[in-house]
Amino acid sequence: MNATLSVLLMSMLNKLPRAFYARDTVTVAKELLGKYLVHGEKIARIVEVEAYLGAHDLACHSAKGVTPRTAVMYGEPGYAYVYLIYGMYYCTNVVTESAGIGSAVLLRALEPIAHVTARTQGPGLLSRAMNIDKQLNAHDLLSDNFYIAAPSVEETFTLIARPRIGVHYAQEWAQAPLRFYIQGNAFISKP
DNA sequence: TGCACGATGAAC
DNA sequence: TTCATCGTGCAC
Repeated sequence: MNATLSVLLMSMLNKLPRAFYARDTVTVAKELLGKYLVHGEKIARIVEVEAYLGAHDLACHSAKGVTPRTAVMYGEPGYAYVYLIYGMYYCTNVVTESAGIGSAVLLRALEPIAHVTARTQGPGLLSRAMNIDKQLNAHDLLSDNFYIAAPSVEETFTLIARPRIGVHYAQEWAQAPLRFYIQGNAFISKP
């Protein structure tokens, strides 16, 4: 993709306002599907997410209360929560609702749109492909170089809800259908 | 100060 | 099923 085309594509994106994130986490999670994640010149479509509801959700990091790590989740909506998992991958989340709740949406899979060549199926791979690491933790998603936007024309799709991945330790919360993805999309992390 | 354990991904 | 690899949270 050449530079002119990139500029044209970027001009067709409408950056999501703070109010988009300052709502019920499940609503935000579902509505993030089909939106475009932009970091520098890299652009990719969000096709799979998971909702983490806050302190009462045992699968959520914020269930441990306010710690140096979870402080971002307990802050204002529309900021990125990026953390290292298994010592080698970063996971990218967006903070939702209002300060004090501790809720966020984990990005689990993306469909490459522009300047993204590495694999994007799974939270660790997509973070690597989009050049997202701990430097971007607590970064404002209403900034100029790192944000989420709505395309001028959104494709329609069927939304699927399933239990979240890798949260077996969370007792009854492990079964809650809080993973959402676009049915039939080729970039979903797990069938 | 030490240690068990991941919101993963890849190899076997 | 096992392993790479390290920050976090909590026990001591």
